[in-house]
Order: sequence, then C-alpha cells, then structure tokens
Amino acid sequence: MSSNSRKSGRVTLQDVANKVGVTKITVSRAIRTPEKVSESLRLTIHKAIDKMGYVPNRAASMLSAKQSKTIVLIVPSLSNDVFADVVRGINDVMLSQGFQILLGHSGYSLLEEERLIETYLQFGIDGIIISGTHHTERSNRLLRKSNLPVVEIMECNDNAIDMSVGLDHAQAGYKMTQHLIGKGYKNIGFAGARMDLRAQLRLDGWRKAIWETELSDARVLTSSYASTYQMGADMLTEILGEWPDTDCIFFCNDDLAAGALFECQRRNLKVPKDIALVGFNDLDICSATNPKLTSVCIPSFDIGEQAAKLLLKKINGEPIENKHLDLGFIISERAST
Amino acid sequence: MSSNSRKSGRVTLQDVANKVGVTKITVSRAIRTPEKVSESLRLTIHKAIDKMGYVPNRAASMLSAKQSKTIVLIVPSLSNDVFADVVRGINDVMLSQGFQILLGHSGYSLLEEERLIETYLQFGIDGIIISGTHHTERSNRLLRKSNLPVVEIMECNDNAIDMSVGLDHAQAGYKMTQHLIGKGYKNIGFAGARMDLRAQLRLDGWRKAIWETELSDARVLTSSYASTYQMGADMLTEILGEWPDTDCIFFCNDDLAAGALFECQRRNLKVPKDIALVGFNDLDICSATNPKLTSVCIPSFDIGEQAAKLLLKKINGEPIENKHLDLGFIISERAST
DNA sequence: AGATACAATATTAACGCTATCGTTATTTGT
DNA sequence: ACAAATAACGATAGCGTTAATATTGTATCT
Repeated sequence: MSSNSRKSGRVTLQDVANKVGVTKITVSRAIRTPEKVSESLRLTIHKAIDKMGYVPNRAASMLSAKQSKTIVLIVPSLSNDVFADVVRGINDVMLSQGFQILLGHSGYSLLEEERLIETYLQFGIDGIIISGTHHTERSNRLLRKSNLPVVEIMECNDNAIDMSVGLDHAQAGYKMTQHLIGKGYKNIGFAGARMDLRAQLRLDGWRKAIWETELSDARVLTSSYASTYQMGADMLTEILGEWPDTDCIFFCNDDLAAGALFECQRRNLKVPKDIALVGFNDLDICSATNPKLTSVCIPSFDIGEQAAKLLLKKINGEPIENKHLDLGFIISERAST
Repeated sequence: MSSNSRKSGRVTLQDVANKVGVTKITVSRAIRTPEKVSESLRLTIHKAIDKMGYVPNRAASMLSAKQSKTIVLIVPSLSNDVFADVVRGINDVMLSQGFQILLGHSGYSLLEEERLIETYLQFGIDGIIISGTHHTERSNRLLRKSNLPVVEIMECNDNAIDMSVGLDHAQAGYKMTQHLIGKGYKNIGFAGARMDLRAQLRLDGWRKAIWETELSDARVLTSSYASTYQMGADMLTEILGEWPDTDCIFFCNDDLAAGALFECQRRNLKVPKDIALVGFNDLDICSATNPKLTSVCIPSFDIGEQAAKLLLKKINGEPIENKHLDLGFIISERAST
C-alpha cells in the first residue's frame, strides 16, 4: 500500500474498473452511455458502483469534457417569494435537461454580486442567469470576457449584456399610478426602501403619471435600507406627519405596504376610506390581510422558465428569435384601494 | 493555429505565463502565494491576468489540490427568513476563511434532497451542512460513504450522521405549551402544516405538556401541504367550527399564526381575549401585526455560525469538544397571548 | 574565499475523467 | 462464402491546475 499522498481518497472510476475487471473507460460508458455496454456487464458495473459508493468527480469531467452541464443563478435575495418562484421556474426547465444549477445570492450588494460572478466562473459553468441589468464595471467585464451565455432577469432591457427576460418596471409604476389616479385619488405618495434600480424605475413611472396629471410629486419617501414591516409602518407615520392630506400611498413592495396596513389598524385608520395602500409583487400576504392589498403581480415563475429556455437555446447553439422578452405584469386590484 | 478541438477556449494559466514570459507555476504562485514571487514580477503578472481576463479553472484546481475550499449547504426552503439567517451565519464564517458555498434547496422533498446530495458530492466539496436529521436511506449512505464532514442543523440530535447544531423542538413545543397552560388557557389546540420532523416534534412537545396537565389533547389539526397565510385562516375556521370553546391555538409556524390572526380580524374576534394565537420561529411579521404575535425565537444566525465553525474545525482536523450543540430557544411573549 | 543559506523561478508528474482512435469479435447482406 | 458493417471493449493522450522537487542566482557568514 504505497499510499500516494496526492490521491484524494475517494473511490474512482479506476477503482470500480479494477473491481469489475474492465478498464475505466468501460465503466465511464456504463454510466454515461449505458446502451453501448452489454447488459450483463452493465449490471455488474452498476452493482459495483453502488456497493463501492462511487460518485463521479465532476471536476475531472469538466476538465476533460467540453460541457459542465451546470449553470449559475444569481439573485439578490432568497427570502423573497418572488425569487423563490423564479428559482422554481428555472429548476423545472434545467433539471429536466440534465443541467445542474448553482445558486448564489448577493444580498442586494453589487460587490457581493461581483464576488459571486468571479467565484462561479471558476467552476467552468455553461451559462449564467443573473438578476437585474445593473452590475459593477468589473462584473460586466467578467461576464463579457467569459463568452458565456448570460440572461439578465426581472428587467427587460435592450442594452443587457446578452439576453434578458422580465418586465418594464417603469411602465408598471406608471400604469399602477394611472390606475390610482383614475380611481380618484389626488394626493398620492410613493414610498420605497432599498432603492435598487427596479424600485427607482417604479418611482420614475409614478412620477411620469403624476406629472401628466399635474398632481403634486412631493410625497416621496425613500430609504436605502432593506424593507421591513416596521419600516412600512414608520414610513406611513412619516408621510402622514409631513403631508396629512395624503389619500393614497404606492409602496415599492408588499412588505412595506403590509407594514403600513398594520400601522393603520393600530391608528384606527380605515383602509381605503381614510387612506389607500398599494404594494408591488403580489406576494401571498396581499391576499391575506384585512383589507386585502392591491398590488402589481409579476410573472415570477414564467420569468424563470423563459430565462432558462432562452439560456438553453443559446447553450445548444439554436437560433434565438428574440433576445429580450417582456413578460408584462397584472394589476391585482383588491380592497385596499 | 492548429486549433486543438479539446481546448476549452478559456484563457489558461499557460496563456498568461506565455504572455509574461514565465512558466505557469510562477503565475499560479503569484495568485495563491504572492509573497513568494518578487514584487515586480508579481505586478506584471497581475496586470496580464487582469488584461487577459484570466479566471482560474476550479475544476483543475480541485483535481490537483487536496482541498476544493468549497462546502455545500442544503436547506429545505429559501423563501423563509429562518434559513436566510442561517445562510448569513454560515456565509460570515466561511467567506472569511476563503471558502465558497454552494447552496441547494430541496423544497421540503427528501428525494430532491437526495438528488442534491448526489449532485454536490460530484463537485469535490470539502464538507456539507444540511438541514434536518431525517434523510432518505440512500442520502444517509451517500453522506456516510463520502467520508466528508457533515453538520446537520436545526435539530440537535445525538444520532446525527456526524455533527449537529440546533435546538430541541420537542422541548420548545413543550415549554411553550407549559407557558400557555401557566397563563391559564385550558382548551389549547395545535395546528401544523407541512408536518416535517421538526413540526412533528413540536407537536410531541405540545402533547407532553397537555398530558401532564390532563387537559384535552383532541384539538389537533395537521396538513401535509405547505403552510400559507390562507391555510392559517382556514385552520382557525376549522378548529373553531369543531371545538368552539378553544381558547388558544399553538401554530407550528408564524405564517399560519399570522393567517389565523388576519382571519380573527375579519371575524371580529379579539386576540387574545376571545382566542390566543401563538406561532413558531419569531419572524419579522410577529412584531408587525396587531396584536403582535407570541412566538418561539430560534437562534437562526447562531445556528449557521456555529455549524460553519464546527465544520471548519473538522475540515482542518482540529479537535472537537462537542459534536452536538443545542443552542436553545427563547419564548417571545407578545400581545397575542 | 569558500561554504552555507535563502530567495526566486523552473521541471516533472500527477489529479480523475473523457475524446478519439484502435482492436477484436460477431453479425449482416448479397 | 466473403467483404462490409456493427457491437463491445481497450489504449492513449490531454484537459488546467498544483505538489514535490530541482535548479538557479544572490546574499550572508566565518
């Protein structure tokens, strides 16, 4: 037993081959292209694999083969049902095609995102799905230099790095605000936390609609901190303190809107009679509260699914008709307006 | 340019070395142990790396080196703040030690978990942190055969595969129920969704406390489906329909409790006067609702942190005093009881 | 000055797998 | 019946990196 110090200790293809009495290439074939190995031998090999607990070393495969059959998904948050749905959509498509998915979450930090991109590129992946179209300079460079298929999701943007699947957040903010104006609200506020690009776009849409109708665009409150229920409550308090005649608040996400609603309950403010509240994303909580919350429903699952399909096409070298998919949104009107 | 078809097309260490006029091992050193390369050369090399967009091929590193400096974390869900905190705790420790983390989520499916284990073992990882102590037969076998350090989290269990960090859910259920009994509630119900092992243990704890006090253990409602706010509302309705004299319900998680609370608001039931509600996990929503929800606070972040530290110790071959850490829990009493 | 240490770089040989081509039987068509 | 095709397996080489060891050149010591 001259234990070569460089050996990893894992069971290798060679170990299995020795046990069965064939060469490693045959064992490899028995795994990857079983139809090319005689049935009896195949059974023997698989039995040995199971017994010995052999697990292929993907690092070695990657090095030897062209494809790693692995893609990476980078999202800002995982404790958010929107992205959970996106992940499901991607999983559904990718796993059925034999692809593995590596998951990364940046915590809404562009620097952490950059770190993740750099890390995952080292794994010899075949493609990337990444949230948003706004990245650091270096992230963009790394992605471009990698020559890998990239799908940017959530937003739909013609100047995306490669491909994009999402929706127009400015348009969503605009339409929702128009909708509120149409319902007769005059003093509409906007409140947003963690003002990332998408939240900013929603605010832009709000502004556009407000300006068009020549209403006051003063009632804006934003924070760079992460949104919480408590922050929603605080923002309601602050807006009503500053502009007591506010009759409607458009929050950049559902958490804030729900927090504000809870605060209204504590203050005995009637929603929507005293004040109307609107969220964004249409999470479960919107249809659970009292009253239920009006929100903008975005096609999270579809975004994941379409992004995955687009990425697969590119990986497989198939022609792509449209590199940018706008999957739209739906205004879910409920009792809070 | 006799383009060898097996080349990957990526920039390699050799490419950088050729550019600079040294051998690849020197470039490798300039990256990994910069202090061993003269300053001028180091600068030249790093400039070339940046310019050429070189990204190390981790597959090759893994194959050559002993460690991959990568661990895997498998959790059932990602759209849950408990696990989001666990992930943060693990990240904090692991990233500072130069380890990469691969993330997997099983969607509460043990079979999916098994698939993830098998997949990630192929990546030549150095260790695994996995949620729960209950896995499929094959999962257990794969983990054992892998000879890798394994930390099972959330529960603390002496017959875990290797190490464990978590809390005693039966004890938490027991103590909370005792607490409720102490407050004078007589007709206490238990409602749980997606009855995984941990939810089951909480129910066991509830039963133990109920039996000890010789109260009725009839008021139990469970579902195998995932918990939603709506399900919380439905469960409240069902329990009050079946046992109208119920004065308190212990829900196996906060989502259900919050959903039930919203339903109480709709029915104009006063909480806790007409009925008391209790959740589990102490998510943000507990301190946002009206009234605020009593819950069991579990040390999610700490669990992640301690699990990571334990895993690191094992990976580095350091001695481990205690393979099983019980980090306890805190009853967060609020206005709903 | 000659021996010794050390710093800086190079050489060689793996790591575990798959692509490619080669070999040996066995079957098929006419 | 004999060339041609096919099925089933093997031999070789190389993927991009790092461990181990060897080779320089330069500084230090007695």
